[in-house]
Amino acid sequence: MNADLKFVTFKSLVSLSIEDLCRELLLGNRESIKIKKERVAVKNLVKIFNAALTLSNQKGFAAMSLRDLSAEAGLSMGALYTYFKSKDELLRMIQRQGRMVVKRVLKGQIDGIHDPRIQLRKVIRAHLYLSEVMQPWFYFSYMETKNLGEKEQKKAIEAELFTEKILIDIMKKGRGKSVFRPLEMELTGAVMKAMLQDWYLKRWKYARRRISVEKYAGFLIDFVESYLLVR
Amino acid sequence: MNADLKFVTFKSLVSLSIEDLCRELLLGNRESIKIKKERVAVKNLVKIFNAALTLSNQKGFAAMSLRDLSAEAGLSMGALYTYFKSKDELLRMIQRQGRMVVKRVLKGQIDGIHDPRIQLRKVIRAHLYLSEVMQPWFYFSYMETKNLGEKEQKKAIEAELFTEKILIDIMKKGRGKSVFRPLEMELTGAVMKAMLQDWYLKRWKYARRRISVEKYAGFLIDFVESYLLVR
DNA sequence: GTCTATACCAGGATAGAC
DNA sequence: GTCTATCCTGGTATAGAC
Repeated sequence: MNADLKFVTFKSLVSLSIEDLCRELLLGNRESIKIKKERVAVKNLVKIFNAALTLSNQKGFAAMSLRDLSAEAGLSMGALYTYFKSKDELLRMIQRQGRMVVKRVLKGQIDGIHDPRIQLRKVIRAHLYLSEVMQPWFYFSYMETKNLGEKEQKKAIEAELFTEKILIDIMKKGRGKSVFRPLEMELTGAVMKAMLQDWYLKRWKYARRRISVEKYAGFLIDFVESYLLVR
Repeated sequence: MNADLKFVTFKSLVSLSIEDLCRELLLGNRESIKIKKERVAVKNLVKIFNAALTLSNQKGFAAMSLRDLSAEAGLSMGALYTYFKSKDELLRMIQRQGRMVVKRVLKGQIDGIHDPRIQLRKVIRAHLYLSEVMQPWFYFSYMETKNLGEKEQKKAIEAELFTEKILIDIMKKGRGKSVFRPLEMELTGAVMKAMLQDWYLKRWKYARRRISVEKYAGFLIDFVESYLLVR
């Protein structure tokens, strides 16, 4: 069996600098972003993105004024409005872009693996490592879902269920091969998701206790395997 | 061993109607609430309380205007301000009052029980049932913590750690009696808390899947015991 | 105790100069 | 492309009539 994937390895493999992310965002929103030069646009989008996540995660998106944002990002109010046409649109942009990346990375991690036990471990590690790299986005996404419109809220719910479905499919396969015990797959998937989310929702707690992602990942795998595996 | 505590039984035992809760709140805030007649005050506090939780849980406390609140509660703006002296104070009142109730009930549930395995089951059930009865408050409390001032935020964190401490103490005792395996108690406490919280944070999910509190409680107990118990 | 009317300001959004 | 100046809505909060 392979050695466990290290966090640093994962990080270098997926290469999702916030700059890449913003370039992608720019290409996907060419209509609503008025800036022509890619270099300029990406540079400022990075600033806006980071500032928005920082401020929102401190006091909530609704409580963040665009004047705050303009100060934190180092751009004038006027400049901000060349990158999005309303505060709500900014929210949607951030949410959408992140969801795409997450979906892509998670899928990529389990493709081509067939042993359900290894798959499960891979997914847990991938989810945790990814949420470590993109912690501000994950936290933001979780907390600000209810500020989205109805349509976008549905997308967010789908994204949550998508991760759960990956977990459940693995369990089904493992059940078929008799690697896993007969079990409540829906409930198991749900609580696994909850524990994965806790990593980015309660950062203060794990930081205070000096628990690393790798440690948490190892623990979580033990924890769920002690329930899942045939004894 | 006793039969498992039923949700309806729990509900009738703890008797925490929203009215009781508001009366308690009134007595604890006699300075800032200007209304003299208890009956009137309690009646209106209930309306304000419910309206605030409903609206906040839909779109966030910051996004809820006091005009919205006044409409939903059926009181004028002026009337509202006889019950609290700023929007922030309303937030603090709601948070504080709930925390007191939660602490009291959880403590009451494990007093006088000595078998750690039974204690653990009791606490899990009590936490889930309590968060079922007071779901709007629990959700609100979780989501709006970051809108509190520094001092109140600390209190909220203490409250989270208080629940965890109960869990960890039970594990320690169980470890001493060799009922439980040697294990990572801090991490185990943390993820148990996460799974307990998921019940009120993802209500839509469990409602959609028609999973009752009792079912969830039973599952959770199995799940954690399969990790904790000596085989 | 409760309401209406109003003060006052902060917020989102834009026009037009540079 | 970016900034400053400004518009105007809608927010919190209160004064004073009933």
